[in-house]
Amino acid sequence: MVTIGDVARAAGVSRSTASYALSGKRTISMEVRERVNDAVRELGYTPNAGARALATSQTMVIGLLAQFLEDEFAPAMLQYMLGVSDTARELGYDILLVTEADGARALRRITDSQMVDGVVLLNVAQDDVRLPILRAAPQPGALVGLPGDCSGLDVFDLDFEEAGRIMVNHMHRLGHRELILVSQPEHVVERGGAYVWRLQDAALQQARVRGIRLHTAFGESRQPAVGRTLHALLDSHPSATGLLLNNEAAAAALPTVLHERGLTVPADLSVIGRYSDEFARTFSLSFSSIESAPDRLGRMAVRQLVRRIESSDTAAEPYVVRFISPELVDRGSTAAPGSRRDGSHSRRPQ
Amino acid sequence: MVTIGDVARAAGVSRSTASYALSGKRTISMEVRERVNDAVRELGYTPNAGARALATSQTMVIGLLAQFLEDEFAPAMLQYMLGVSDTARELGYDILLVTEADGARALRRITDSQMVDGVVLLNVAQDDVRLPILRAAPQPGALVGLPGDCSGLDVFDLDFEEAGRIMVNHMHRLGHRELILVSQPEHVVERGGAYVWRLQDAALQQARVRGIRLHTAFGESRQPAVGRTLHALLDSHPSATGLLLNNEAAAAALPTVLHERGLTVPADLSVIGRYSDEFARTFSLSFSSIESAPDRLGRMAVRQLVRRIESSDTAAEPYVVRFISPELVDRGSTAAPGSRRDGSHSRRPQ
DNA sequence: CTGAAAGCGCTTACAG
DNA sequence: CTGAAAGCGCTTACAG
Repeated sequence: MVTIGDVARAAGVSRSTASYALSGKRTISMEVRERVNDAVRELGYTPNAGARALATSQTMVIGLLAQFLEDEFAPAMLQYMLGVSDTARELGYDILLVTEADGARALRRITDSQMVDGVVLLNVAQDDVRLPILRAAPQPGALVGLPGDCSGLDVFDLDFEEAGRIMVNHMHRLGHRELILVSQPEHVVERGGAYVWRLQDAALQQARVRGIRLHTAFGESRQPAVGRTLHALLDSHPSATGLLLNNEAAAAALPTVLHERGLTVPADLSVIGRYSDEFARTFSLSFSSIESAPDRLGRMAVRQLVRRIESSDTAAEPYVVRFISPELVDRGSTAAPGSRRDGSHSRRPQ
Repeated sequence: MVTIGDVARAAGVSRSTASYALSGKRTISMEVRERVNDAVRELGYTPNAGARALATSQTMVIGLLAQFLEDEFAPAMLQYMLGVSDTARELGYDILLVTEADGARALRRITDSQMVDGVVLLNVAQDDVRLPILRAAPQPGALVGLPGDCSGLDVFDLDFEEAGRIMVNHMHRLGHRELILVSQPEHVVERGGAYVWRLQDAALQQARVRGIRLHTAFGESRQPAVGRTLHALLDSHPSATGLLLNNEAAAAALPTVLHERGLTVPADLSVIGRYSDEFARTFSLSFSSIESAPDRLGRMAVRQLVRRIESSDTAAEPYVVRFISPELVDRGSTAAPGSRRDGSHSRRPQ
């Protein structure tokens, strides 16, 4: 491999001059700079990342901790990852992707060994075991997802409470008075997925305010289980006229369930989901939904992280907790409650 | 940060002895080893990755080049990524994730700067611009996807030709004589997505052998376009009794299309897709499919890559091109052609 | 405006 | 069985 020594020799200057010519950190005569640049081009020189990291204590790499848990919907995670990855690259950073099941151990490994200048944590739980490790690390961290304790960290999340209220209000405005909310699997709640209860609690509260009956349930993350749950819920609450989904797998399974029951949206049932537009297009979901804006969240997290990495007086700036305001994307899946939920169209096998 | 010098001082030995005690690369007295290990534990020592990389010329990092192109189905990529990531970690490697649009430039950057010990390329095209760069790089590379020229690289892919034959043969055995094959968008072909024509050509060939009429078409990668294409194809070929899908987006869109047409699978139409079981469960697809085995392919690529990274005489072992034999996962979506394709069930809105 | 030298934190021949 | 020293390829005060 060609080193900066080779470049210096070819340009007839010292290694320090070659280095300065490339970094621009001190004034270099035009002529020398030209010679150095020529040498770089001819020899095909690229600085060795390890050596540079050792000398500067900067790796220009950001750690991305993603978790792919059995009971969550993997593709939703991808959107956040791409938001983080693309933004990092724009800002000059590469991404070290960590998908280990034991996120705490992995986090310790990459921070202790100084492989990264900072870390983005996805899918943060209420009482996330990775947080104490992140706080103790010398590198800054940014979270996507709201934990119970935000101290010492920058946090970004969708305003799930507002999302719950918007769902209920929208349905109320159309005249619905009985709704079903399908959340993520109960395991997600047990693991501390705060966004589940943040949306649900706010929706229940708002339903009370509006005088709406709101039935809540946890849905599975896979077929055929989640499909059966949807059937059971529709069976149990025949007078419900609207369905709210805070569960991507349920949204993906719903078209088939509707088909099996012979139901049409929104004539027979109004539906609002909570997922990204990208997700809707990819999975052919034509339900209106609260935009979860994973790309924006990933982008915001990286921007703030890089700001903190590059700010001289670390931890001088106050930490931020920032919520994205949810927006309802109308895909025409809601309407005034119809009169067609009489079961006559039902073609569900036994 | 605590360095090996701190450990050595605490243990009362030289830095080299501390290093050897940790690496086990020469015999160390029990007593000294104990003292060193105690010091490591007390001080919380972890080697600095950059320094180690500089000294050993090994980063213990593998580059993963994924492409998320507008006209391809992003979630399918995720499965390959996880197969690669999990296997790499098992073998002691971390993953540098590269998602840049300009894959060639990115590849050059991470190999030239020696950020990685080797590279896995996903979504390899017939005449992939990244390959010349990879061949010129000092690090070895493994491909998932078959290019036109495999020289100097280890290549892994599904046997798409056999997949095409299996689809046709399976339908033929059930009595089908007219089929439709929906491939990826034409853009994918133009970009050199060889798997598209490998499957299609083999299917056409086999259809000829079996005396089957096979209509082929390219499908879009998004709704609502791909749904419209499916409708149009079913309209144009009313006597076709089976549908073959080499297009994940089409598979995801099909349940809604079937619903709109009032068709039941397999009574009205037999369907075989080509995607992973993981994909089927995640997206609630109950069509039989050729397992695309992304996790296995990712795993094989990393295993071979690591073998090559760690083999002393690089390029001494011959390069391999290995195909996974496709297997049909029966989810009950095929049957003998029925008599219900008479249009009487059609409920498609004009 | 430029050069010689020290140092980042490791590993590993070279000596003993 | 252990230590002193060189070296990996950079960057950056320190001198001039």
